[in-house]
Amino acid sequence: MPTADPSAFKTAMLGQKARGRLGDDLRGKDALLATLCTNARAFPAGHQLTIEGDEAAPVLCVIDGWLIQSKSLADGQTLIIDFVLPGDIVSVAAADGATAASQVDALTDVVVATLGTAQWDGMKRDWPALDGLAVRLAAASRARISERMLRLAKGSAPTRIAYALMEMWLRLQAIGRAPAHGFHLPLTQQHLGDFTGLSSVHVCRTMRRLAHDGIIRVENHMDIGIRDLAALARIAGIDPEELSREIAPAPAA
Amino acid sequence: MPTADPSAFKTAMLGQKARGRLGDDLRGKDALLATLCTNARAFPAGHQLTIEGDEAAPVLCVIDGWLIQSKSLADGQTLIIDFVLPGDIVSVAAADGATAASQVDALTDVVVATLGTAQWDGMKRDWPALDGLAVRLAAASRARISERMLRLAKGSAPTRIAYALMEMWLRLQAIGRAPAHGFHLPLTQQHLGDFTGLSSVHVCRTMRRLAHDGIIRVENHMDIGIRDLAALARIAGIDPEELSREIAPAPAA
DNA sequence: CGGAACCTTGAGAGTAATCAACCCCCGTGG
DNA sequence: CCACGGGGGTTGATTACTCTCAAGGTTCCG
Repeated sequence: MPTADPSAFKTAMLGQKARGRLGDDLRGKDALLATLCTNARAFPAGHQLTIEGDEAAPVLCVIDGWLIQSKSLADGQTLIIDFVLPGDIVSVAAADGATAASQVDALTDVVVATLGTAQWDGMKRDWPALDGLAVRLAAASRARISERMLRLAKGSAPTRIAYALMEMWLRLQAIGRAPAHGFHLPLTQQHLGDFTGLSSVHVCRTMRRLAHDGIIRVENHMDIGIRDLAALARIAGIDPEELSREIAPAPAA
Repeated sequence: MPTADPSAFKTAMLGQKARGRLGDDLRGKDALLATLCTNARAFPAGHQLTIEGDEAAPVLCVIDGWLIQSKSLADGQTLIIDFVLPGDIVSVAAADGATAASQVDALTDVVVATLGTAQWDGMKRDWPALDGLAVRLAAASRARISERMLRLAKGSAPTRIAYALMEMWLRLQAIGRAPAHGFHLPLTQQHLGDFTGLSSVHVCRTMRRLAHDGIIRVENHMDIGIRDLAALARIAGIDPEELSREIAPAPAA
């Protein structure tokens, strides 16, 4: 179980070398972090944070670890709507403002700050830049979901897998967590299937083919190496730089 | 081409009989409407309001008519991300805050108020309830997209069609545009296919089967009648009342 | 050593896409 | 008045992609 060490969040949210999502204006950053840490709790991998249709915790700030936002059909078929990474802020409320529109689970051990409406409003008042950040993060999530939905509806299995890999690589890069020669995904092929709308069997086949064709390298359970970025981007149907701008909020200058 | 008559918008946005999305507090409603109408323009069906990747008009308020938000793959395959109905407010900006994450077209003749960032911020300041409304509408859109994405990934053709019909029926009901015995969709089967990720041929087959099974009635190009609501809801995998709460912001009390 | 969780590979089945032809409705213009 | 064309809708035949089922294989851990 992780401790409530905010350094990871600090890096993602506030940036390194005086750059960060909240901008160069350093006033109050430490106080903001302190407020977040006051509300932060650690949860073990697999913990259910919210259940679809239940009363929802309005706002979640991920300080460390990955969350999964998912929805399920009555027969248990599940779709992962989005992954929530360190530095992300999500609101799971549906249109009625009360119930959760999706289920949220801890994929890894996580540290999450849970904020009520009043708290969140107060924080927005104290740190005005926070509102703009939340808006940008929401737009990024929406852009990610739209891109992936397009490929769910109209893309082949290779397109969906290639897109999923590119999306996660770009997001990890944006928060400084993608080493130069590859990246690690804390996922099973079943997760990747629930993310791309494919069966785990077909995920296996498709990734194997991408590896065989020299486009990616796959080692020890989801250490992904990108061997031919141009080919992967072409199969995904994206331009990496453009996609990064649309889906992965970079630390603001 | 429609004129800039705000009455339809007024009904959807402000409600009838002193009820409406902005609540019972009537202060400034007329001024708000006037401001919107100042920025309103009429566009004919088929007009492109924004193109994916272009600089975006930050905020669009639909006063009358339907908009389509869509995305396309390089080979021209298109997915309709969401329909935008009278009374809806959408922001098409991606994470960078500047470019449009999706294309927006006028499905029917429309009247739309186009607001710049400064204007929108000013309006939010003058009518504080507007911000909360925009947040609720965004949550509703997100909930709709999530539900539909789940069915794109894991649902059969009948499930997707039934869900699409239920979604649009509930939305039209929420803005007082669904007559008791059915509703009209200004769509072709091709549109419905782009909305559900099916080919127009398969849309035809699937709707025909639903009609043959006595679940819906289809007349003169998309006049839909619901003959067996329970069956339709079961096929869609939803509970109508619950779904309505999640995806169709009702006029607030 | 056994079990559990996950990955891999093969075979067969089924759903939906594609291709193609035809129909209907409607507006246009000779 | 009718020929024409275009946009949709309908239906059938064929194709192809992905699912499901099934049987190992691997790794890790108690």
